[in-house]
Amino acid sequence: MNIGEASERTGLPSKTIRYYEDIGLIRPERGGNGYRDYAATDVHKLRFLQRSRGLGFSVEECRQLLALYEDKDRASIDVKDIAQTKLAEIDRKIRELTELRRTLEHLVHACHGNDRPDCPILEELSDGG
Amino acid sequence: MNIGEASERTGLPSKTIRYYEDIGLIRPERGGNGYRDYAATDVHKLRFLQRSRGLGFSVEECRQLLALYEDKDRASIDVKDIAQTKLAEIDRKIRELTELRRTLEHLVHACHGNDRPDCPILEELSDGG
DNA sequence: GCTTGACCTTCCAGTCGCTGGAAGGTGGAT
DNA sequence: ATCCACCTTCCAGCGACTGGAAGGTCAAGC
Repeated sequence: MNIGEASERTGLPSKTIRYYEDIGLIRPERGGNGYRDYAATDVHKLRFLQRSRGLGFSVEECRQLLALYEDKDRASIDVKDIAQTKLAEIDRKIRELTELRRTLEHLVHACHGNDRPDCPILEELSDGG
Repeated sequence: MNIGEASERTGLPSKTIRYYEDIGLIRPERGGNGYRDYAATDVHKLRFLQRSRGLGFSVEECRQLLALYEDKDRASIDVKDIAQTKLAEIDRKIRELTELRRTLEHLVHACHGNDRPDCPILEELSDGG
């Protein structure tokens, strides 16, 4: 499929998709006309990138994550190590988001209009994580 | 406290802290010597920024989130709307991270070495979210 | 009092990860 | 043949830092 369809299917702008190719994250085929031709696996990778970037992983970290299923024979211990590290990071992010959520909810429901600027939520907010 | 201590306490490089002042996210006092002087609330805000940036919120989004507890009389409906929107975003991020986690775990434990490149996890990965 | 060294200041340039726009080629419909 | 939406490359700019130069401040030690 052309880049436009890949863009629609992944939610990534065409510009970004070309950029990801520039920096070697994906390698779509080329048609006789020079157009990029995206396979289903490319779309999978792009969706993966779209998500993990949006969750605060750097491009280099995403490259490592992608390597986890690019590593065809999956022999390397490194790969497992990376995955383990990433799992821990993900768990931390989930915890942080959960706290952030709790804080926001507090701000909206409980802390309405009077107990600032020394609101206890500020403490809670900065102590957690 | 000086910027160095603020940096230590928040985990943000001094450079970044100065940058956040440049773009108006915080306004520390200045001592007679011209040094920035950070109060406890500044540190709270910086920690908040450190976390929310790491979780994939843009600086502008962080500015909105900060506004939630800067809004002294907390009267505005806008503020609640923003909070509601951010809560939904946070929930989405948590869901995505949870899926990402599941995928990675699968990759490590179940999918070891043989069923690629058409591994079912790729499907799972790109369908979710 | 003077020096040393760690800290602070501003300013300017560079990097990363896109993003917009120009200039031009391709492809299907009319 | 013309239209228009799509594709191509290339280059410039922006958001969010990050590094480095050039210089001021301050507490400690001689």
